[in-house]
Order: sequence, then structure tokens, then C-alpha cells
Amino acid sequence: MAKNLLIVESPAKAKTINKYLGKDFQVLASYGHVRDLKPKEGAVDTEHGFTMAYEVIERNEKHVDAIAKAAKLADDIYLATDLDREGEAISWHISEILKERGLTKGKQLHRVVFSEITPKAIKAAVAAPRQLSHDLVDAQQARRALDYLVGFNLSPVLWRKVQRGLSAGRVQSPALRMIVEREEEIEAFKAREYWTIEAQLKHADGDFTARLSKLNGKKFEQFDLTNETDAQAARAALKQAAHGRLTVSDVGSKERKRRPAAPFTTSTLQQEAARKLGFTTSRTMKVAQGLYEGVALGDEGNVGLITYMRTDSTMLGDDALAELRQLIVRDFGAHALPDAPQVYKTKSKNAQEAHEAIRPTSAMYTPKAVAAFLNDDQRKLYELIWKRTVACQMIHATLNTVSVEFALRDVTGGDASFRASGTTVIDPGFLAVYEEGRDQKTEEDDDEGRRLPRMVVGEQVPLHEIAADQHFTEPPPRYSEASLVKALEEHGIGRPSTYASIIQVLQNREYVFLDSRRFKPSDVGRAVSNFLTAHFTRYVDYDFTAKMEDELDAVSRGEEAWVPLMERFWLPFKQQVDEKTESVDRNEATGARELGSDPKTGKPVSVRLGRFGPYAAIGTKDDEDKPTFASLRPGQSMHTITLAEALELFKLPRQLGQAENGDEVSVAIGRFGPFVKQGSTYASMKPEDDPYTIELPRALQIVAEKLEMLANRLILDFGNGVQVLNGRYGAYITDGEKNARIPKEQEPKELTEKQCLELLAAAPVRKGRFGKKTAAKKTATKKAAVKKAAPAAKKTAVKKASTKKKAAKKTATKKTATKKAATKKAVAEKVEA
DNA sequence: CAGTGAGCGAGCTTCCGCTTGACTT
Repeated sequence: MAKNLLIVESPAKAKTINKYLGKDFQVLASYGHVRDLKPKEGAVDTEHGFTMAYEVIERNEKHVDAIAKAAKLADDIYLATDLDREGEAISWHISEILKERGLTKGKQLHRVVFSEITPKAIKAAVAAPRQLSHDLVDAQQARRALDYLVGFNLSPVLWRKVQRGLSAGRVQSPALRMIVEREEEIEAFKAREYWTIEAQLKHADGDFTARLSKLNGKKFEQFDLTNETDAQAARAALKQAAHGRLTVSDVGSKERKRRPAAPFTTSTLQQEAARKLGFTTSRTMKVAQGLYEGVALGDEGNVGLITYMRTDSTMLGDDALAELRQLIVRDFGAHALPDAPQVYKTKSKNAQEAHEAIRPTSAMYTPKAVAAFLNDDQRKLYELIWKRTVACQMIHATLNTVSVEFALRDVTGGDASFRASGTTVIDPGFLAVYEEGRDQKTEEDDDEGRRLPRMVVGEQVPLHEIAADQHFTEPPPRYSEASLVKALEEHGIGRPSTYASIIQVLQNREYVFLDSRRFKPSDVGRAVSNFLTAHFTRYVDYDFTAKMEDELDAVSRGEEAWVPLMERFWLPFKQQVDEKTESVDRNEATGARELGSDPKTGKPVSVRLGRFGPYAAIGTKDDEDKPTFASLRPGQSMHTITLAEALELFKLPRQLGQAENGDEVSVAIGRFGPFVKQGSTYASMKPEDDPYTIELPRALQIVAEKLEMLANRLILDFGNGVQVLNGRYGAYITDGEKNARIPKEQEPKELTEKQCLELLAAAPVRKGRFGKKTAAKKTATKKAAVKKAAPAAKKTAVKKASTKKKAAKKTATKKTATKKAATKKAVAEKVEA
């Protein structure tokens, strides 16, 4: 039996290290954090020194048990979790758990750290153990408690003032704010007109263009020409002065170096994979995880191809550097190798640098060599990582920029000049392998790769034309996933392990949504953000996290105690929460707007945010008769809607007349979009139909189509509730409870009752709407279930469920009561539905 | 499936960071 137990966070890492340490060691993984605050109110006791109530994370229980079991048999236990704040805390939690279970008597607990996974580094780490740093653990606990307190106090304010179920937090709220403020900038943006003037020249060695750089004796600036009249006048004057040619007045050339980009961190990998491969952040992370965990490489077996993908460091290990330099000489020649390895400083604030940069585990696994063993996504991402890493250790590129100036005196006597430049590559250096993508093109990018004809001062170049072009300034672009991650990282908000999930949270809450891969805020998102920014400014400030980090650093260095730090934060924060809960008006919090008055009644028309989203109202609740309401249509926003658009909404439902049988026919917009109603039949309108203009004949046609579809629905009926039906996705079998698919080769009409029963028996139980709840996916499933259940559940179902739940709570004595009750609730609703 | 938008005030929602799998549409 191994006498030594070593614990790391990631199972893939555990496997690798196991190989290095031999059989005296058993290496186990904690799978991340092992304990966390109880996810309820009161987990941080603000009255008594911020005592924190922890519990083992359910999902990781089996891993904790495995560690405990191994610890029992080991003499020495090495806690080798990551060397950052969170890693230190994980080690501390594990040691606390082992102590609680009485497993540490007579054993040595060692804390060891390393930042690269090589046999040398691991052995050196094990040979130099230290004690747990309680200062670092304190800093982590302060971080954890603060996040909990911010989230669990701000969110309830939103439930009261804006909408139930909303959330706020130290990270998600500033992230949301960025998106909302960008949208407001765009709305407030006024495009400005400007004109550029360009000379098109015909040189014997090739045509090229030159931009106007000087006009009337002054440097030509962006807004010097802002209308067509001026621009055309300037163009005409220049053209006249030129007389069909321009004279070279100056030729200059400048050599420039371009340096390769730093090796990938999580954030830069996500950005570059978005730019070059079109991957979302979560797709990038998923693919990277696969490369990290290992890929079967033929005879070589399973090989981890890249280092850890959640990192904020640009550091490369010595062994990796040596290998990269060897490869560069081998594949690109000695001249491509700089004298010394290139070292990159980590730029991001609050970097913890627990791991290396993201790099290939071995540069010798060239993209070509491993391509056959990878799927498409893996191949693309691996190639990107490999090239970026190799390039970062290659020599800089040397570029030469040639500028040619053409001076002329225009007819009014003012000096003017045109300038052309072209950039050529003298020595490509790292560019032979890789160049970082750009978010936006600049003028310089246009010049790149352009080679001008060789020209000398005094030379006359024939002029083809002088053109004036109209342009308009553009608003700043909306954030994409990648540019949001970049902005977050620049402010030190969020961590490599959370960038992808921050984006998920904002979307799950329906604060923001992607439109052509750019983030737009929803009305709820804007309400939440503006409310928080106005009333909790300090806590959703972009540098709140940075300030917190400074304080936590002081704690981790032992210069400050964490409890006083917490008190300084908590007391004013709590006071603010209480005060705002009292004082803020709900209409103000939700961003209600008055649009004007209804021409028919003279009553005020307003837009508000209600339980079911944004709506318009005519009149107020203080009026004698009730106000009338209408939901905003998808795509409309309460911030941009006009009075006329709002009034349109009240034109529905429209009565169109009567069907042949005397049924009233009307159109309206429901939860599922526009529909026609005839008697008690509802039929959805097609996207090309407009509910405001549709007329009776077309409406009747839609209803007829629907009725026909219903009539054709039944294929077979066996009389015992088992039916074969035609559905949206083709024929299927149902017994009312669950549905079964029909094998491809089977003709639905020829099914026998026996066949149907067999297929039904084999079909999976329908989990759909109220999904069974597994511990691992607690939150996700729950959310989905609640969301779908809420509008559908009948009142009776809800009532039944809650009484059941009470019963469950009474009988169950353990702390799992709530969870059990929740499962029961789901069952109860299912039965009811 | 096709309303709603205040409320009697029950009981509910919510954070950030570390890690991986098990789920269907």
C-alpha cells in the first residue's frame, strides 16, 4: 500500500503525476472545491464574526470519501492543490474534513505547490513542503463571504423592486452594466458626416492610391470636410491644381519590428478562437478540456495535448521553452531563433498565476502529426494553440514602411499634399507561423502587404482621378462574447474558470441576448442595471473587484485581519440595502416611461415592466375605470418604443366578422404570437401574416388549414387509448402518457396493436416538463422545470404541491427535507398535469 | 395553449469559483 497520499484538483493532473511519482505515492483528485457555504440564508453569520457554515458539496462527496479512505491508510498526506488563493482554501477544507473525521492522528500533513507539471518540478515540490497559509485561507474566506453577502442581499431587493427570481452579484452586475451602458451609448450616438479625398495614380510599375493628408496649408483632419459641397469644391480645386499629374516631393522609409503576441491565457484563447474559428467561449472551453484530458494517439495511447486551459498566466516552463527553441531551429532555421527565450509579463489585474500559459504539452506534437487523431474542432483549436506558442518564441518580424508624399499648390494658393504608404515584410520572423487576429481593421492594416512602385523625388506620376468619398462615424460596437471577456479581464472581474459561465448567467436570467453574435440588453436587464447603478453605485462599480482584491492581498500577506475588513464592507452595505428597500419606488426601479397621451381618451400612455415583461398601459390605476394593457411585441423595447407604436398595440384584438356558420372571427396576439380565433378554435398565423392588416378571407383560410391538420392527425386508433398520430416531426405512437418513435422502415399505417405496445414499452419515460431531479444538475434542472411549470401549472396543482411539501417537511427530520420536498412537488405537478 | 399587469401576503427565488461528467431537445 502506498504510504504517501498526494491530492490535486484535477483528475487529469492526478493521472499524469501518478506516473511521475511511482508506487510509493497514491495521487487523488478533489475535483475542485470540496466544501462550500450552505446555499441558504444565514450561511455567513454577520452578527458573530462572520462565522461561515460549510457543507460538503454533494456532487463531490464520493471524491471526498475516496480521499478520506486513502488518508486512513497513508502516513504522509501531501496537499498539492493549486498554488493560488482558491487552491489554498481547498487544501484547508480537505484538512478540516480529515480532522473532523479523526483521520489525521499520527500523520503528517504537508502543503506542496508547483506551477508546471514535470517530473523535476513535482519531485522538487514534494521535497520542499510547507505549512498551510492561514492568511491566504482567510483571504479566500473573505472573498467567499463577501460574494455571498452581496448576492444574497442585493438579489432580494431586485425581487421586490423589479421582478421575482432576479439576481445580482459582484461579477455579473458590472458585466451586465457594461452591456447596458454600451447600448445607451449607441442610442445616444449621433453619426457625423465626413469626407475623404483620394488620388488614384497610374504609375508605369503599377497603379496605387494616395490619401489627402494636407489641405489649405494645414494637416487634413477627419472633420475638415463635412458636407458634399465643400468636399466637391476641394476635389475640383485639387484636380485643377494637379493638371493630370502629381509630383513626388518626399520619399521616406522606416523599418519597424513587430513582436509576437504572448502565449494564450484563457481569456486570449477565447478571444482568438472567436475571431479566427468563430467558436463561442463555452465551445472553446469544451474543446480545450478534451485536448487537456487527453486524446488517443494511436500506439502512444492517451496523451494530454495541452496544458491546463483555465489560467491567467503567460509563463512558460523551462523545459517547454527548451523544447520550443529546439523545434524552431529544426523547422524554421537558426535565424528564426532569438538569442534568449522571450518572457511575457502577465498583463491582467489580479492574476494568480497558478498554472502555466496554455501551450502544447510538447511542441513536437505538431498539428500535422496529431491531426489524424483529432476531430475538426480539436484540430482547429490545437493548431491555433500550437502556432501561437511556437510563434511567441520566434524572432520578431521586420517590416519596412515606405511613404511617398506628393505636394501641390492648389489654385487658391494653399499648400496641399497626398500621401501613399505601403508596408512590406523584410523578414517575416514569427509571422511565418502565426499572427494574432484583429477586432477592427485600421488604415495601417490596409497598407500592409501593399508594395508601392519605386519612386524618386521630383518624379511626376500620371493622375487618373481624384475622388471624394462620403463617410459617417459609427457608434461603438456592441460587445461580443469575446470582447466582453476581454473587457472583464481588463477590469479584473471574474476568473478564467468563470468567464464562460458569466455569459451563461446573463443569458439565463434573460438580462441579455445575442443578436448576430452581439449582446443586446433586454428591458429587464436594463432595469436591473440602471437600478443597481443608481442606488448601489459602489457595489457594481467596475473597480469594486479591483479594490476588493487589494484588500484581500493585504490579508493574504498577513498585514490585515479579514474580520475587520468584512465589517468595513458589511455595515454600510447593509444600511444601504435597508434604506433602499424602504425608499425606492417600484416604477422608478423598473424604468417606467410616460410616452404621451391617447388621442381618443386623453389619458396618459405609459410603458412599464410587469410580471410578464414590458407592457403599455392607457390610463393609470387611480382612474375610475381600469387602465387597458397590451404587451410589447418581441423585438420592441420600452426604452425605444414611440407613442405611435404603443398605440398600435391597442388595436388588437380585432374583430374581422363572421364565418359561414356564424362564428365570430377575431385576431389577437397571445403568448405564442399572433393567432386567429374562430369560435373556440385557435390557429397560429404564419410569419408572413400581419395581425393588424389581415382580412377575413385569409383568416378563414388559416383556420381551415388548422382544422384540416387536426383531421389528418389520427392515423390509427386501437380503441384502448393507444393511437398513431401525425405530429410536427412525423408519425408517432402515443398512449396518452408517453410517446414512442416509429422505426424508419416501418409504414405507420401498417402498425399492429402489439407492435405499438412493444414500442411504447421500449420508449423512454417522458421526463420533459418536470424533469427528474438529479443531484448533479440541481440548479439547471430546477430552473428549467420551474420555468416551464410556472405558466402551465393550474392553480390546483400548485396548491396540492405546496400542501404535499409541507407534509414532507414535517415528516422528514433531516436537512435534506427541502430537497425531498422539491422532488415531491415535481411529482405532484406531473400527476396533476 | 391563446388571460395576465394591484392584491390577503404562503413560500419561493439569489452569489462566485474550483472541478468534471450525465443528460435530452
